[in-house]
Amino acid sequence: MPEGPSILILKEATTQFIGKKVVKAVSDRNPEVKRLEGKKLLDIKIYGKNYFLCFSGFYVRIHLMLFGTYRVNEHKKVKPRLGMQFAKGELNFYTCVLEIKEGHPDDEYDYETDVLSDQWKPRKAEKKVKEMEHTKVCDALMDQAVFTGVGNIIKNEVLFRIKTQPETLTENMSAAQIKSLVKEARDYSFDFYRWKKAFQLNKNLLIYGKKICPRCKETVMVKDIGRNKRRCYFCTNCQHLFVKE
DNA sequence: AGTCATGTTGACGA
DNA sequence: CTCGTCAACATGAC
Repeated sequence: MPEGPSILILKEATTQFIGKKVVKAVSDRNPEVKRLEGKKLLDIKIYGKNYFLCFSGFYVRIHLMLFGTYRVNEHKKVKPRLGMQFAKGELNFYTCVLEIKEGHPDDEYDYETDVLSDQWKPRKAEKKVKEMEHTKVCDALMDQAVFTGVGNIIKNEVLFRIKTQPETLTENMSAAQIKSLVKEARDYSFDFYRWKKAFQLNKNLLIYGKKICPRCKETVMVKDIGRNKRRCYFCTNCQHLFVKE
């Protein structure tokens, strides 16, 4: 379900509940959600793949991880991780990380690292990438402290767009290459968002999950690479492996 | 039916 | 103590 753009879509689907009072709250696991009952939902914020329900003095952090799902104004048969009833409508989250924290997300999260935020600071990301040592570019892109919201699909597509192989070390990339890496991380995330919203993401994928390179028709390389051994799809013909000479 | 996947954390051992 | 590795979580598409 979730890379940053999918969470933005989730946010848009749920802003209808902002300003509404939670009439009833249930959880299959965390009885603390009772605290929401009778409280007004003040705001909804997102940070990368994190989704926040803001109340007075505290907030709920939801992370869908790999298998998380949600339903707006409908529900599944199973008890939700967080289910909220409003006077009109309901909002349910399943198999997600649920955390209730004191304060406000703005005090804890720096939106300047969120590739989809209007506070995104590309210079900051460039600087962080340049400071990395012994880091493959595939790991750099997945670093949530640098490219908050980027996930495995975006990673693969961005690397295809900038014609760079995932195992390229960031220290072997020029300033111009790092600049385009940062630019595409954001630009592609917005493309992802538009396509996903129009249910056209799959047909717009160029390299992720592909067997043949759409550009040169060579066989796509599939390899589990990097610190987290995440799947990389790339074309050794169209994407360059930058190495120190 | 079995495999795999858009993700992250924490335990464990070297 | 730090680093790297791996299990754990848990659902649905193919």
